[in-house]
Amino acid sequence: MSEFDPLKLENQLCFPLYVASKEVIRLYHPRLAELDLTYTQYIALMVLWEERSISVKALGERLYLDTGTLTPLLKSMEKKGLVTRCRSEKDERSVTVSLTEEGAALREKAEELPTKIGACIPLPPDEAAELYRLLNKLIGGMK
Amino acid sequence: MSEFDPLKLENQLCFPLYVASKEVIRLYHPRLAELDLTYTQYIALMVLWEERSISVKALGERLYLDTGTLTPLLKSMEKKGLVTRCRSEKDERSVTVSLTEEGAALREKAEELPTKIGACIPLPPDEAAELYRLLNKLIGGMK
DNA sequence: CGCATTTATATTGTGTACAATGCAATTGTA
DNA sequence: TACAATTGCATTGTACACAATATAAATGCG
Repeated sequence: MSEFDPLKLENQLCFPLYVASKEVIRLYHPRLAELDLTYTQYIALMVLWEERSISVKALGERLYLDTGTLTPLLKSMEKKGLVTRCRSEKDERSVTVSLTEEGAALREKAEELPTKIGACIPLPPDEAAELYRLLNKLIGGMK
Repeated sequence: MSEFDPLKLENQLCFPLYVASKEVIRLYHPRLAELDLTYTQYIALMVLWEERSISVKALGERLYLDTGTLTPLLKSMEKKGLVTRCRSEKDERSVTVSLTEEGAALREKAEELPTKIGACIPLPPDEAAELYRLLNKLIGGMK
């Protein structure tokens, strides 16, 4: 009776991936809004909190985003005083993005965020870890 | 030495979810372009291939998309001749989206797509199934 | 050195995404 | 039946996301 139909929404991996990603990001939205941040700005800041300073190219590789997304994003973050952008002296083609005091200070306010989000994720630690492992295997293998 | 830092990109579930979703959708892109479809149009069509006809509201619930996304999407699909949109007679507020002949015919061309994409997913069937299960548990539990 | 190629970023155009708002149709209720 | 509240869709505004293209700087090579 019920033959497997690969064209059903429910039978494709892409759709739950797409929905889960959007829904989890939606969880972040209200809390990030309190910090006047968007999700994309938040993940860019996470890299900068680690690196302090990074080229646009390296940031794009880290975040899987291209310059069409990053350039306006970083300009708006610069306007808010979170980062500075300046041409590298060594290579004039390259732009280095650096964290400002204000951008660095935001880290403390964001500190509690992962815990609060984690509490909304309806998966026990072992399943969350397994999900994490599978996603990274997926990402790593597609390149 | 290496204390667990919840604010590292690598330590948050949201990021691999976000990346995996985008990367998998990127796989679809060239093949969907051959059919003159975007990814969002494709998932809308998948619902319509099943239902033939559905209200905007129900479609939005099925796809986790709101009217701000669906209205322009459906209008452009209407312009391409894939669907029709008309006010319900029972409830004038409601708009019913229906598949045209042309929209229905596209199904055959899309038939091979899931298989081709599946071949690019670097997960064995059991792990893909487990990923699928975890994603749906995540989605179902967040509501 | 001279110049084709590559590299890093910026710009433009198209297509989502969704919050907020508006509005007309419908429903619930006194 | 009035009429307040709700519902379903459309519109507006903001922010991605990325392909395609442009441009200037750097590199490689005969």
